[in-house]
Amino acid sequence: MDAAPILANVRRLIDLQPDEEQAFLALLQPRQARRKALLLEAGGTCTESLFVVEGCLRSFTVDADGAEHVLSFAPPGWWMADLYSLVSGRAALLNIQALEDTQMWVLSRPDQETLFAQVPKFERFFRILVERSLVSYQQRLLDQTTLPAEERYQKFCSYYPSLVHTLPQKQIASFIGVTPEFFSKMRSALLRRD
Amino acid sequence: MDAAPILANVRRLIDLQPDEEQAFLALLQPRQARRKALLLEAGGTCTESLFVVEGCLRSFTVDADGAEHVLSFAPPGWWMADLYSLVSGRAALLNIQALEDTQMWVLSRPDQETLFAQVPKFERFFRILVERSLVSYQQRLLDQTTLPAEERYQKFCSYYPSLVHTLPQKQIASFIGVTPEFFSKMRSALLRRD
DNA sequence: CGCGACGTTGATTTGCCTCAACGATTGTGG
DNA sequence: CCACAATCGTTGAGGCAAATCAACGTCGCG
Repeated sequence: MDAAPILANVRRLIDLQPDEEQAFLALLQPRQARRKALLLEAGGTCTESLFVVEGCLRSFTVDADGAEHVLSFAPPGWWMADLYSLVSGRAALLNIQALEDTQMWVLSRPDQETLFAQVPKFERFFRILVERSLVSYQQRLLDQTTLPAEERYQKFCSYYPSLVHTLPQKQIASFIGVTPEFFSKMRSALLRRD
Repeated sequence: MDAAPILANVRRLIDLQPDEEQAFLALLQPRQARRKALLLEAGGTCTESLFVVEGCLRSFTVDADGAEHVLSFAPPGWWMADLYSLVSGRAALLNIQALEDTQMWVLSRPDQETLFAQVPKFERFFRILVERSLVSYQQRLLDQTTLPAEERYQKFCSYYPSLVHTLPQKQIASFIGVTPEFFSKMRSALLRRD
């Protein structure tokens, strides 16, 4: 499988010497999942981080009524894991599922620790990665109480332009925090207005 | 000012040798702020991280209508910054304000970089700190769309037991994402029920 | 073909907001 | 030390954004 996307992803934040690059690649495992395959089930343990090369993943919870709530999407170039379970070793709160046939690189937690020991720069890489992710979740939390659904949808469109037309509307509705019915009405009202 | 709380905070995640401890402490500046003092204003630049020793801080945004929305509180033992501005150098989205007379340790961004160079372990420390923070924001985002206000309030009570009775209800209402009026009604309905 | 997932539309309900009025407490300047 | 303003919490009436429930059309697929 193609290692270029994940190397490009890492190089955006840290410089890599050829030997460091080799050490990194040696710890990665390729994986593919078919559409709808469940890669992590809530209640299980998350032991690895996934980097999407092609396809798309989603993470979501299932509430007491059995309803699903999407937390995040991972199109190509994005990382995904249940961070809570990954760092604590406790039962995962999230499910992770492939929305399309998906190709990934997998970095297991033990291999990640090995990587930190061999190439300490990666501590920095993941710190910055998590920092950026934190900033975006803070903003989403504020948006959730500050903005009406329509503006959250527009933000989604500008943030994930590639997903707007490829994902089922149901998934997008759940991501921005509304029901599929309301999402449909909101969208047709939007189209009618321009 | 007392360095014990911040050393204890760091030691929960990494081991420190005496010389590393000294290098760390040498980079910290003490600061105090009076109740209501603004430590960071949206639009300005956040250039430092704050560690609260005594008192309490809050971060919040002001929306187009002039309404405030609390993102987070920092009671003793917590860190606070506008991470977006801190890491990007761009205009801050958040305001940071003292809710009481507050004593803090301040670590400026340049000093933090110095610290990373002198004691690389601190990359690890802040990575773990940010990881934990990220996990809690992910959960809050899900809670915001999954749980009714009443359950979000109960979660708040168990998460910040020390703040429940010391903070103005207005601030707590804003944190969980409801108006003060609704919060008041919700709370009296809760009390009436047990 | 027939079934299941998806999207649409309408009628009704509800959780929470807005606006307004009113005590109680705090704090501040004269 | 008092008077007054400001802030805070409470309560009520009415309104709105979004949820719920239900019915229906469409598509892709076994």
